[in-house]
Amino acid sequence: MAEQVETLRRTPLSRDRVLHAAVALADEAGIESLSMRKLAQELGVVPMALYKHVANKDELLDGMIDVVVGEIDPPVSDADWQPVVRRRILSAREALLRHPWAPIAIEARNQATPAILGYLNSMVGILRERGGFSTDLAHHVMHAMGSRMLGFSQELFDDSRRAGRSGPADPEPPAGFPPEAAAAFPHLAAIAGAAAHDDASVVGPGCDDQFEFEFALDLLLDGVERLRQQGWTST
Amino acid sequence: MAEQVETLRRTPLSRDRVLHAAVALADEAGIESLSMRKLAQELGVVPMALYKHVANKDELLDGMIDVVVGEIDPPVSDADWQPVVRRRILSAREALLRHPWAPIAIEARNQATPAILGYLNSMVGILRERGGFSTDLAHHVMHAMGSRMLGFSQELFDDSRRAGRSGPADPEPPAGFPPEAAAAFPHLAAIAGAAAHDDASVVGPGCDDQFEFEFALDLLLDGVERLRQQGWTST
DNA sequence: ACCTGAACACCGTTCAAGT
DNA sequence: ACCTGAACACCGTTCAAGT
Repeated sequence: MAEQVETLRRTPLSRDRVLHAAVALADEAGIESLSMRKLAQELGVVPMALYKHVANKDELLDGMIDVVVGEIDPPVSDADWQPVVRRRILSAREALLRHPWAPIAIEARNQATPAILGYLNSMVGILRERGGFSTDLAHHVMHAMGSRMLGFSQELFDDSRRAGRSGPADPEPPAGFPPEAAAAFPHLAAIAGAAAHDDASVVGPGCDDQFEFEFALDLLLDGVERLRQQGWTST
Repeated sequence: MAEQVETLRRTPLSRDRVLHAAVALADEAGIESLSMRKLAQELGVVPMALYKHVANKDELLDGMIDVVVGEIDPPVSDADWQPVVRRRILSAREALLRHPWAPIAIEARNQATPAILGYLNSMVGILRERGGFSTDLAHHVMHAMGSRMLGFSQELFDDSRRAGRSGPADPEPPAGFPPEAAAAFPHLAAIAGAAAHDDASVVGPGCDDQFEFEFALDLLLDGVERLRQQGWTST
């Protein structure tokens, strides 16, 4: 009877429930504190129960990545390739911003999950069909865009990723560019000061991340469009 | 007496020796199998002895990163900013290729080490002094180049990082683009086939990484030069 | 004062014993 | 057949006991 209460109290485990609980845990506690044991505890389950739904921790991470990739909007329809690619990449960026652990997880996993392959495949399709790119140019463009295709902002240092959004990550104030560092790195101090925003550090919070992302994205997209128009080929 | 032999047999520990041993261990065994305990064993020392030279594992990683950054050549002298930046970034890339774990380590650390700040500072200096960039443009360019400034190839998937260069990483052949995946991802299969090289996968070994890196780098540098010439400003 | 063994609080995962 | 507790082989780091 107590058994029956138990089974009724929580919906039964499923791969989906495991994956989404893991994503939620990583979102709020940071990826470095996601462990099989803590995840199991979160789900009110014994650690080994997870292994019925994921083969191991790496497969759990793959599944989590696919959950995030699944949040990217499908391409909008438009005559030109450029706005389609642009908007989809910005949608990918939004998904990644919701899950700050995802970029390092994806890069560290270093394995194409089916969801990522599907996303990239669809992006190549847009280049080819909407933009008339040669396979040759499309290939190099995919390399050149790299992980930016997935919305990575590629910032070298980014506090947003350090811990959960709600967690007490930094007791210290964001700090900006400390005076003693300004003396040692005058050029960095200068461009930090040039930023339109107050406590901007070189790369990181304080700068308008969205502006910087779109600046870099458009620099690439415009360069690519120029190559496309002049019929660039590597051979 | 046996004591004396012991002390003579190995040079005494130092921060430098610890750091270089850690880099060597990560190079050949992969960063994921670098542990304080294994590193100590490698140095013929009890684990706790390491803590005399590094505060903890994070500080060890910072030190390792600085070793790698220290391998980047100083800037060459040239009239134009573009070849100076280009050559230095390619030198950074060479350093990172020698230490495949470094990119993820740097991104995961998410903390600017002094060596990295110094490198970035010097790159801004080149833009400002050799190229006459405004602080405003230099700032956005640093964001746009992002980790590519440090020679990251930013490939989404890259076998070279998976394990040590000499280690028995992949018993399986590199595989290229498997037939069943080709059916599911036709566009990826198409561009893989378009690559001038045999078993090219979308992104990864088989492609000419050096070509792809320089293609992307020049796309960015040319775009930046165009902005510079037209006196671009964000305000 | 310095060094270090044992211990602590964790991991991911195996495996055999329970139902 | 399924589930799961205990165990194994690891971690990074603290701490107290040794010299």
